[in-house]
Amino acid sequence: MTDQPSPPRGRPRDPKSHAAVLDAAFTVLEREGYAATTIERIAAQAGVAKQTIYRWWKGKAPLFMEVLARKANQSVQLPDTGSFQGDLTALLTGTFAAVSTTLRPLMRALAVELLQDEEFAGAMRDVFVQRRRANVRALVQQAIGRSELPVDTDVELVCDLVFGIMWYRLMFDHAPLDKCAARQIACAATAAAVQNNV
Amino acid sequence: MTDQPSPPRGRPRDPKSHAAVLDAAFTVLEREGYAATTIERIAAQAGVAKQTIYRWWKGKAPLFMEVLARKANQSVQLPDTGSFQGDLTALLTGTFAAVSTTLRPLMRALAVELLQDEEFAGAMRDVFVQRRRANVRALVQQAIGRSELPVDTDVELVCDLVFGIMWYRLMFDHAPLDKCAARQIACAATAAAVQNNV
Amino acid sequence: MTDQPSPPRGRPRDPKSHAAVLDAAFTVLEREGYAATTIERIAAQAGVAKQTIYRWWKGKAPLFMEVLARKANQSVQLPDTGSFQGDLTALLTGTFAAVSTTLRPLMRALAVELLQDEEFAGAMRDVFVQRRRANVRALVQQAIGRSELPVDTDVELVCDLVFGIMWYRLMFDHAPLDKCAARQIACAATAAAVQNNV
Amino acid sequence: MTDQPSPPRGRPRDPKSHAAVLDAAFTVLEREGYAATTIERIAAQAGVAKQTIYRWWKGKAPLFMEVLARKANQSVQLPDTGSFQGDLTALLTGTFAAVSTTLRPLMRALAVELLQDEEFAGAMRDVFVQRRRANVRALVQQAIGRSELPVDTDVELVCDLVFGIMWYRLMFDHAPLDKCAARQIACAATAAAVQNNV
DNA sequence: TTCTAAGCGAGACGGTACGTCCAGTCTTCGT
DNA sequence: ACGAAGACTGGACGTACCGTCTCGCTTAGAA
Repeated sequence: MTDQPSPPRGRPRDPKSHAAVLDAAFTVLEREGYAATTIERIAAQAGVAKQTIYRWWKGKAPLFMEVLARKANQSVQLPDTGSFQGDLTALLTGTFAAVSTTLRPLMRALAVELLQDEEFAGAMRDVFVQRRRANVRALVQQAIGRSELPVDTDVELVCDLVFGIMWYRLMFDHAPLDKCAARQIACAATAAAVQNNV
Repeated sequence: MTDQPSPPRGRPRDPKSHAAVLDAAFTVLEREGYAATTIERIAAQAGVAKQTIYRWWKGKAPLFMEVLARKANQSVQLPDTGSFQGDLTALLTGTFAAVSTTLRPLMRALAVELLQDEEFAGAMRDVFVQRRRANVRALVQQAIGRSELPVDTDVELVCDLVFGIMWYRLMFDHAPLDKCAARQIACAATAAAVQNNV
Repeated sequence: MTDQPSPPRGRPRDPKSHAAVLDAAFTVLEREGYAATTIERIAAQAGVAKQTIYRWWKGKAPLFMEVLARKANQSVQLPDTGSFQGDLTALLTGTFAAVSTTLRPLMRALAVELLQDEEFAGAMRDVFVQRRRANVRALVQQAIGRSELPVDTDVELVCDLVFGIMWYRLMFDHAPLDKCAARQIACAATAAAVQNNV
Repeated sequence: MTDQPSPPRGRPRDPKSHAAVLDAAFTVLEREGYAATTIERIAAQAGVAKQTIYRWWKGKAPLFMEVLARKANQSVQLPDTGSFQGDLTALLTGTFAAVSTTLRPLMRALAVELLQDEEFAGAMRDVFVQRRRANVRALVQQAIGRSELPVDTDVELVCDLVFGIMWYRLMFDHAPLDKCAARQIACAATAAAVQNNV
């Protein structure tokens, strides 16, 4: 029994408007900051009616979630340098490069939303956070396979360690997220993973 | 020559209003969530005119900063268990207890603000963040004194590791900040600190 | 080439809101007096958002100007009793009847505004004042046509005399604007018009 | 037995403040218009506390009433040119000179108040309006004494005619209040007074 | 072709909160 | 007791967005 999602009747969604809204959202966010990023401004910037935004997104949060998806969809191919620390350094270098430039305003914006809306926090967690954590988990499994890390390594703690620092620096801006940071954090994570006699 | 800050003229600030606003801010935040916490509602709850709030605070951000100061001013006395890991576990246990209960809504609220306002982010960093980091720094110094940790331990990284995870869990709520978490994080931090051959 | 005032786009103005605001303005004015007649109260009384008032009127002054236009739009048909004094008495009797009852609060309200705003005073002068003066001017021309008044009668002075007294009594309330007043003023105006050897 | 109005105790009223307020009121009124003439601005301009104004006056209305009293207190000495029309022309010339220059903003300001407050309207009527009308009444009596006008001349109507036009022109500014106007109005008033066969 | 359904730009609508201003009152210190 | 300073409650201001609701006009597949 196929689940027919009803035959598409009426005028189909205009892909130009769709794209224009996503672009406008990002543009306004970058130019004016999130506090000034209202639906009205996005609509104006996109040359689109407000209703067209509300028709397709419930609010700013899901809209920016899609913007982030657009910008961050390039599937990361996992590195394999031979050592866990090397792999992690490579992964984080790439991640941090994106996160500290293009994605930075987006992630901060989404953080604002998820801090105020439990439901949206759940959605974000299930989509973006898990995706990134999965990469690290994979590296850990790889290292366990190589017997580089103990089988009972606390994977979640390693993930928390890595992404905790990342978000912390994204929020407070007190230290950079550059290549050097990637190396240091990978080192710390490795040490923590190895010595995981909880 | 003492710096006389001008003799106090006019009617002095009413301490009752002052306290009522701080209490009301916290009450409304807890009861209705930060999204619904408007200046108007706080004023109504406090039985105070809006102007009285605007006279003393520039907006919600500085107001809640003072609320947090009130709630978090109890000076933590540093533990001395004999080992760095023990000390850190003790410190974090106390910190997490506060942060995951009373302070939780406050810290999330302030995060919302600092993510949208660079200037306020700076203020928060200089006051609260530094205060908490100072505690950890002190423990690290203690441990270095005991030759438990190398003299060139990367103190800042240790701090980032600890508070990164704390904020990360505060934001996404994907794991608790309980006694067990304190122990695990202390363990990871110790491992990272010892093995700090950057 | 007709002057196309642009095709109407977007949702058209809601005539119900329009009427509700005008009615509410009048109601509140009558019930609470002009000092208490705020835009907010009018909006509340009309069951309308404040913005809907500000969208269509610049402030209380133009709003009440339209209210007055509504109430006073019945075109007066000029009397023709055979004598100037009779005509004027008839005209003033009708005018005073309206002005001392329904229109009274409106005219006082508009006076408040025009006394504080030169620009609005100009608008009022060009619309309402001129309309009323035109009636008297027409009567004077009629009388000149009948050789009842000299050709060089100072029409403007006659208008000033008549409406001067009307406004003066509207302001200070020291004497009525009834049928008797109409007769007396018509008599005085006639005497002044005849004897106009400046 | 002297009527001691209670022995003056405490610090007596500061005449400098008193004068400063009156001056400031007039200054602000002239410089910024009545709409912008708030008690706060007057107090600031006078270098006086708001309370000092509220202690001595109930509001703007009575305050400006006193300002007007200051400016208009020069007792007019009634002219006696031999004819009613001449006398009236002389009186009005002087009155109009003051009313169309210095007193203009004050009278418009007071008109705003009395239009919104019946009680204050009464006060104004009993003081200023009556004072001015008394002058005209005296001229009429003089003329009756000279048998220039009938004994049953409608004095009140003559007053209304004269001051009606004056206020009307003050409000709408459609015609000047100059010497010429005085002459014309005196002429019209005389004609109306003579022909007063009501 | 005509009909029907939905998308779309435009913009009015009822609301809510903003941050400011002023009204009047109250409280403190100094004269 | 008066006066200057200025904090206080209260309430209206005019503006900005929210999210919803008509409008007239496409733009498609179905009849």
